[in-house]
Amino acid sequence: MPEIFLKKLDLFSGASPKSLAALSSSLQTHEVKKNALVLNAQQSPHHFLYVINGWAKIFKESAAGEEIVLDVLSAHDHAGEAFIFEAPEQASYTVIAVSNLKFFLLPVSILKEHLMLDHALSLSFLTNTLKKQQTLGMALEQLSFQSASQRLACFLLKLIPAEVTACVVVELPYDKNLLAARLGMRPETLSRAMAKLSQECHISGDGERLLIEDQQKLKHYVCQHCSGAVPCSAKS
Amino acid sequence: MPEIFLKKLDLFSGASPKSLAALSSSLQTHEVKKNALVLNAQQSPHHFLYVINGWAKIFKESAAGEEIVLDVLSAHDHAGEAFIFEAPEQASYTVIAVSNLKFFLLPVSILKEHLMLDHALSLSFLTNTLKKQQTLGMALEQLSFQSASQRLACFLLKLIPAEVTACVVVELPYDKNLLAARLGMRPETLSRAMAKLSQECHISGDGERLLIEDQQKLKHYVCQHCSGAVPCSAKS
DNA sequence: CGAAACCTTGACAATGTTCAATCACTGTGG
DNA sequence: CCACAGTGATTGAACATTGTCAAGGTTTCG
Repeated sequence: MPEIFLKKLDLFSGASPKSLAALSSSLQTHEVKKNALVLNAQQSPHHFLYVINGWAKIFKESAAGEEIVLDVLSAHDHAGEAFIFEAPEQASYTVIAVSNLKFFLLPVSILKEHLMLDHALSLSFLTNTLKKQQTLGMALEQLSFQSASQRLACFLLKLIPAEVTACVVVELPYDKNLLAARLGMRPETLSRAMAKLSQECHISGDGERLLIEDQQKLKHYVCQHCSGAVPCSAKS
Repeated sequence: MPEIFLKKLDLFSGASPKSLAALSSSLQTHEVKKNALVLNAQQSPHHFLYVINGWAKIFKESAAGEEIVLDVLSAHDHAGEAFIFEAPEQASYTVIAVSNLKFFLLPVSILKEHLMLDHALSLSFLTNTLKKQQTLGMALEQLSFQSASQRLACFLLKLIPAEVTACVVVELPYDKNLLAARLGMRPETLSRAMAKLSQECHISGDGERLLIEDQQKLKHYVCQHCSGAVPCSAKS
C-alpha cells in the first residue's frame, strides 16, 4: 500500500519496483499536531524527511542563540538529501510542525543504498537537486537585490494559483513571525512592508486573508530589480 | 590525452571508460586572456563549463540594467549543470574571464546523454550538486545574518590554506569591485568593511596583499551570528 | 605627461533593526 | 458572562547599517 503511494511521488516515480518495495518497507509515516517536534538536531542527519501535507519549519541556532530559519517545507518538499553523501555535523538542524503535519521519514542509509543500486532513482534525485539549486540561487539574488516589500510581493505572487489572472483572495499559509523569518526580515519590517504594499498595490487585508486586486501592479512592483527569472515566470 | 585529464577530476573520476572516452572527444579546451567573453546569454544554456585555472565571472542583467553577479568560478568550479534536465531560458547568463583563464566546454546534450547511461557518473554529479546546495544554503544564511564586514572576514578566512595557523599574507584573487559584488555589497561598503577589519582585527594591507596577524581574532569576529557551520569549520 | 581604471572618503538618504508601547484576539478560570 | 493574562500584530522613535552620489587620490599604462 505505501508502495503505491511512493510511486506517485515525482521524486520516486522512476525507481525500480525493487527499490520501491525496499524503500516503502523502511519508510515510516507520521501524523503530528501543530508545534510538535519532528526531528531534533541529533536525529536530522540520519533521516530523509518528506512532507505529505502541512507545513514544517526547519531551523538551527546561531552561536548567539538566535533561531535561524533555514526553510519552511510544504507539501511535497523534502529535506535531508544533503546527508546522503556526507554527514556534515554542523549542517544538522531541528524540524517542528507549524501546522498539523503529515510526513514520512526514511533512514538516510537506506536511501543511499538504493541510490547506488538504482540508476533511475539517482537521476530523479539529481534532477530534483538541480532544480532546488536553481531556486536557492534565485533566493540569494532576491535577498541582495530586492527590498523587504519586494520580497513580500514576490511571495504573495507565488501564492496565487497559476491560472488565476483576475482579482484573488490569498491566505497566508503560516503566521507572520515565521513568514518574516522566511523572507529574511524582522516581524516589524514585515508589518511595514505589508502596509506599504496595501497602499501602493491595492491590497486589502484583514490579517490572514488578503485581497489582491491587481496582480499586474504587484508584478511590476517586484520586477524592477529582478533578473527576469524572479518571480514573474518561475513560480517557486 | 584529454581522456586522462578528465579522469583526474573528481566530478568525472567515477565515470566508465566508455563515457570518459565519449565525453573527452566532445570536450573543447580553451585558453583566453583576462576580460575575454567566455559564453554569452545565448550560448550558456547549451554548455557545461569547467574552469581549469583562473577566475571567471558569471552574471546576468536585471530588468533595470544592473549587472547581477551570480558567482565567481575558480579552478575546478563549474557551471551549467542546471541546464541538464530543463532549460529555463530566464536562467541563462553571461560568463567572462576576470583573469587569464583555462577552461573546457562540453555540450549539455552530450553530458545529459552520458548521465543517463552511466550510473557512476550520475552519482558523482549528484554528490557534487548536493554539496553545492549546501554551500548555497550557507551563503543565504550568511547574507541574512551577517554584516558586510563579517562576510568579508569570512571570505578572508577561506583564503587561508587549511594548515596555516600562524600569521599569514593572503592575496585577493580578483579586483575589489568584483569581490564586493560577490559578497553582496557595494564597492564603497567593501572599502569601509576593510577599514573596519584593519582596525578591529589587526589586518594590515596595501591593497592586493593583506597581512593577517591573528586568525582567531577574525574567526571570533565572524562567528557571532553564524550557525556553527560558517565559516570556522567548513572551508568553502 | 595624461588618461583611464580602480580605490577610498565624506556627506547624506534610504532601508532595516531595535526597543518599547499599544491594540486586537483568544482562551481560561472565576 | 466577564475580567484577565497571553500571544501575535502593529506603530512610533531612535539608531545602525548600507547604499548613493560626488569628489579626490593612486596606480597603471600608453
